Amino acid sequence: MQPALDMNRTESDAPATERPQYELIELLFFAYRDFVGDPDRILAAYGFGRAHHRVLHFVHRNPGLTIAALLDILKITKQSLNRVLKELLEQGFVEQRAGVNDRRQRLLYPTARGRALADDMARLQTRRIARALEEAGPGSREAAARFLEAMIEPAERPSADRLVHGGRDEDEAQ
Amino acid sequence: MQPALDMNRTESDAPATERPQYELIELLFFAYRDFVGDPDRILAAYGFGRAHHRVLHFVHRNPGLTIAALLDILKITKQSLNRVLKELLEQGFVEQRAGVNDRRQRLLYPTARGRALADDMARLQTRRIARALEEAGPGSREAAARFLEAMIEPAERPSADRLVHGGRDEDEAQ
DNA sequence: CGGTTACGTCAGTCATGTTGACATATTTCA
DNA sequence: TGAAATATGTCAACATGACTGACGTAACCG
Repeated sequence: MQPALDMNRTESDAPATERPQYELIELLFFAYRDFVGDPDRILAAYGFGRAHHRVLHFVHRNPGLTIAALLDILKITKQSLNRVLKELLEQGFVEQRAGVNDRRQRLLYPTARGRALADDMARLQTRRIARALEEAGPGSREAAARFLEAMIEPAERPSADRLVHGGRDEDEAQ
Repeated sequence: MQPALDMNRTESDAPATERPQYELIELLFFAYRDFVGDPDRILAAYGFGRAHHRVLHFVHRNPGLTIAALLDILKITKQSLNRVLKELLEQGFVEQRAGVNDRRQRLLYPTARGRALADDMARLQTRRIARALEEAGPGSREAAARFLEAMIEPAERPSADRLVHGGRDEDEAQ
């Protein structure tokens, strides 16, 4: 059903079968905008930003995470991480303990306060997701997960999967 | 169909119906990170950033857009918009024409150069999406669209829908 | 003991967002 | 017609969260 295909493209060789996916491109933009907008309101009350949220989230989900592992997840520089991490430490949302095998490592753990804040934000985002899944009908959870998983850069999937599916309490709450 | 639920809790006693959706929360984070990472490489060559991409994208998809409409889509201030828009105008990626009915308005149109750049970036993102849909199997496009649509803040859906589904060439390329 | 590793930190820069105030052209309405 | 409202542009100051580059310190490892 595709006639003449596009000429002057610079990127290798897109066949005409790849009509622009404007719908999904834009839906991703709007959905993500509102998805991250939820926690912003809570964060503002603490003088925190999205960077703090991301750090706290992954520390919460992976207690004992090292600095190096966190840098690899967030794909930012240690200087960037350090600024927000320092604030989370000073204000008692995260704490460090020396590594057991390797005492150079600073293992990161959420405090009770940190867990409470992380839970609050996860709850907000969970509400939005739960409403969306209900609205999108049965099977939408698995379908959405399959699609999003496949959107991740293949080289990054092993480490992403380890985090996403290898977290604690995979099938029991607390 | 919900049994008695949440009264006044702020934390730590979510009903079992709302177990944290960590999987989708994290998949959204990783998928979006890589999704917006694609155009970054192209943009860097022009000295542009993601802000330029967003402006160019929506102007490309909605030629004749006004400043006010663009501000409403992006949800940023006119000062923020102006900085990147000025660069896109100066470097000939976008052009302005006075409104026909209302000559105060500056209608925004992509130039040939602007269309080429927007197409390049859309093509990259389309590739990632197309691969993901293939991998996620039949029906995944519709399922993903339903889910993402439902993730958008309800109050924003009318305007988002108008953009997403009301754009030009809804079923013919060029 | 010397080299490497894990992490911290100082200093400067850039991109992108914000608020507030004010200017200019045009339209609308009493 | 003249005053108010609207659409846009712009100046200035500031916050956040990225970046690079350089250097310091403690701990591990061979």
